[in-house]
Amino acid sequence: MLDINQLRNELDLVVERLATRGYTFNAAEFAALEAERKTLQTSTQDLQAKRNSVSKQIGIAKSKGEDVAPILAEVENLKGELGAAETALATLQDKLNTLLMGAPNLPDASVPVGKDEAENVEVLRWGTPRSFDFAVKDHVDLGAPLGLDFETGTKLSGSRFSALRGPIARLHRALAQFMLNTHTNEHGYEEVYTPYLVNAASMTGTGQLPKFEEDLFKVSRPDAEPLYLIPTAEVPVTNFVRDEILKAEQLPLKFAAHTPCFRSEAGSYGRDVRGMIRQHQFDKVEMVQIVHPETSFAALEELTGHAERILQLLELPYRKMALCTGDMGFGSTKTYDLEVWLPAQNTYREISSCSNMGAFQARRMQARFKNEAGKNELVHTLNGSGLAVGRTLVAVLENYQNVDGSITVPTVLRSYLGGLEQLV
RNA sequence: GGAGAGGUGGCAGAGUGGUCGAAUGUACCUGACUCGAAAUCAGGCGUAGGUGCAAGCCUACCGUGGGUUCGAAUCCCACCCUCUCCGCCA
Repeated sequence: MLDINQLRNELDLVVERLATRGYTFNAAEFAALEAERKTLQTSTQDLQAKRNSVSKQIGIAKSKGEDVAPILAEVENLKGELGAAETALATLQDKLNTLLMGAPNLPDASVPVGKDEAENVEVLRWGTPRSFDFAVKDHVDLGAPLGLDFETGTKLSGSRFSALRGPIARLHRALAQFMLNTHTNEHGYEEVYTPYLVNAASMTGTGQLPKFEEDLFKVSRPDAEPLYLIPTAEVPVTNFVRDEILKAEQLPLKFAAHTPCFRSEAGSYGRDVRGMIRQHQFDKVEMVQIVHPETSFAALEELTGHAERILQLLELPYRKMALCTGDMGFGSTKTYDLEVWLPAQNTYREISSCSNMGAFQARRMQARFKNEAGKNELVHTLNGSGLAVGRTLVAVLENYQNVDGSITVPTVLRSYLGGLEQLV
């Protein structure tokens, strides 16, 4: 959520910067609602003050045994008038809130301006794509004999689901464990385990609701509020600090979690239909940082580096992209995507996305800390994949394939697989 | 699934229709006393919003949302959550 004070004071600037993301903020509506709010709020509060003082008088009069009928007659109209004012004000504030909740975050000044992914800026390339002296297979063909089973996934659940068996299942588990171990042992993250179903308040806190409900799997319950399957561990982990006031010395908080992620993929019909690039369910190791506002951009560099480290240790070639204003996610001030080399697609594909959300989520969540002046101040939140496990599995299969269809196990994973050097 | 209890300030805990934004204790901050500390004493100490140059004034907030009333922490309804006992269960 944007800072309403900034909207009041620097409306033109906000509008201009949101426009670089391709978002048209309805400034005229906002200004009109704000003006109306001001007068309506003042008049409502005047009426409330009047009611309070008259009611107080009635109480005093009654306690003295005086007749209160004249005073009651005096306030006869007040009740209806006040009720109408309060209703009107609530309606107005709902509208303002809707406007605010629907607006994306302001991009940082360092973010390249552009309208879509074509204008993202490559920051660096790491590693050299291997040259093959045989015809490369894609992960679907490579995985099939090793236990990558789309037919069963489809039978059990439908399209965009897969089942893993034997060596592939084991490699998948090894990848997740390797990532989580690296972040907790070497990068200073606290391992967390979280619910995979969360309430609407949590989804609203991180920004999935109210605007992106169609992207989520919703679980309705007859006698309780609905729950939502998490689309990323960012949701439960970031919400750890919802409605909390942290001590300054607790910051930064660094959490890492391995969870499944569930996405409806509404609107992506026909995209990546083959293979496990785009699934309704996939595993991901996620990093989340809760930091002091002054350090959030440094933290973004650090966190992105942690994700890069996984790719480097796995010796997978990748490139780092600075997303342009038009391609960034809803709540982000700045995002780096890491794209891994996929030989079969002869291209780089997203495997991690690392974002500094600034105060955007913290404001929705009311996640604060006591600052140096003793004031409650919003924290900044960051998150990044470190990494998407399913896509890493794809990358390992394709990059480490041999002419006979076997897969060489990356060195760092061997200890997780009982020393195994090849998947056959 | 059945039965019951309960959600009040950082924490504990009073308050069951009227000068209650809320007693009291505790924690915390400031000052006094002290060589210093402890103890003691005095004062301060919630959040959000409106308005004002400012001092200040005003409004809202006692789990959440509705309702009754001139007036609600207090009464009514719904929901959320926590705890206890029984049953079932990985």
